[in-house]
Amino acid sequence: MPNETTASTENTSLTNQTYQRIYTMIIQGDLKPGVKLKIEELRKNLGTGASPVREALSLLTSDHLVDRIDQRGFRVSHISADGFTELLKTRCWLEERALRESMGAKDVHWEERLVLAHHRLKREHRMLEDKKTPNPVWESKHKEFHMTLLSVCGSSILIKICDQLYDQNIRYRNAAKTMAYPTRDVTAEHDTILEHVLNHNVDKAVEELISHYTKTGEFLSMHLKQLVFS
Amino acid sequence: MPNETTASTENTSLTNQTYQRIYTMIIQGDLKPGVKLKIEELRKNLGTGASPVREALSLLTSDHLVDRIDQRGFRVSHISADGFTELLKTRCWLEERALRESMGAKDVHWEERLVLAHHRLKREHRMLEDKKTPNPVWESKHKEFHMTLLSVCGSSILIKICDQLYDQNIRYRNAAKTMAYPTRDVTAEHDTILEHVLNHNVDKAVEELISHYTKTGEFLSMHLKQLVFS
DNA sequence: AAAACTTAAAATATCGATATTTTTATAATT
DNA sequence: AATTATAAAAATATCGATATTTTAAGTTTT
Repeated sequence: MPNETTASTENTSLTNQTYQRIYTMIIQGDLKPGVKLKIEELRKNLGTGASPVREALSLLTSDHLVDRIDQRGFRVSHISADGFTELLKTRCWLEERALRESMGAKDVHWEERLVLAHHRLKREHRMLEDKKTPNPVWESKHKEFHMTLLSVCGSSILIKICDQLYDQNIRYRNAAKTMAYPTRDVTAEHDTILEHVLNHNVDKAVEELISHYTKTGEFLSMHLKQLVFS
Repeated sequence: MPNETTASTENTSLTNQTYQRIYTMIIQGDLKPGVKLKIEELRKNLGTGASPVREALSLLTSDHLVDRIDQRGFRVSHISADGFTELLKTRCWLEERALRESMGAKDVHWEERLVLAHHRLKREHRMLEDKKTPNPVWESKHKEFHMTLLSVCGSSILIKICDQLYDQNIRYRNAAKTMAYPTRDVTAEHDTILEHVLNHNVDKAVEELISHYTKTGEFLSMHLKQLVFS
């Protein structure tokens, strides 16, 4: 989570806890897109006062997960097939640049971190034992790997943006309720990306990264278009 | 302002009014970087309760103008020479992409809007009669022109990001207290950019845009490095 | 003298109650 | 039947008071 301050839910302000809980609820799709976020309701469900709830919602605005309409309250921000296309496109643009810059920096320590992140990702299984629910640990290692790719681009601003957009993407994945990319061999794609990066083959690396995203994207897009958006 | 909802300060919630007022105060440098934003103090100065103030500050977090530290309140986010360099670099990366995409769209109506925006900018003087204070109308037309350049890039996400980064840049300009770019002929630079765009000369247009930003940037950087940051 | 407690003051975070505004439902008018 | 007006209900926004946490200052201990 972009605004993360502490690891667990201990010892932080109610506002923070509330922020985290609503954040997860939205990302995981427990709170459906477009749904009205009534203060009174949330307040009761989460067992706090109105102030922490309002403030948490205001903060969630930064992550583009919540829309605030003046004097008309908050709602879970909408998603749409078009919105997804735009998100994907934008991510490709930005991550391409970030990757190019990262690779331009040619940092040995970075390469090692990358190998490590890749190794850790590879060790995890995408799905849990039941073969139905996605493995949250894999999710986090996957993000870690991709963010490491961008980590030495030289702009913390850009990194933060990519982080946010990544999370928005997860939201779409969960919304499509499809256990993302079942057929393709995602692992092989990660291998290839890493290989190109370690070989300092910038164009190839970028090409592979983009194609990695685009493939998943097209697959998701298909599923999304079949859904009714509110 | 990215979060702008209504034109003037009428008829909007106190939270909104408070948001706008603090926004301007930070951008204009009335509230210095790093300064602690004490709720009680602001509350008194702005003549409202604590809730609107807190909520406004939470919202300002999105714009990266305010930092929130859990249980330790809010402060005006820091600026630094390095921060500026990073901001400038990031803006160049993102605006380059946006401009390329915009030009790729080859939209006649867009070209007309561009000509208009350019004309309106040209009509304004950069400084007020006193030749000392920057003309706010020029500022707004300048932003308008630059944002129009990016407006048909096909990603409202990217546009919004550039908008935010633009405003952060203004903050630096005001902080440097220097009547930005005094010697150079900025007007000519705008002319050249427009010309290249209308001629569908993508690379030249991008080159000129980047150089336009970089020149201003280097100038500002010099002034910034002489300032003491808190 | 530096580090570790202790305590008072300051500031943040939160609550519960109230004022405002928007929404919804119903009735009146063209 | 569609628009406009009206009133009640619901929800948002805001306030003032209070609980909690952090900061600062002074005091003791090593």
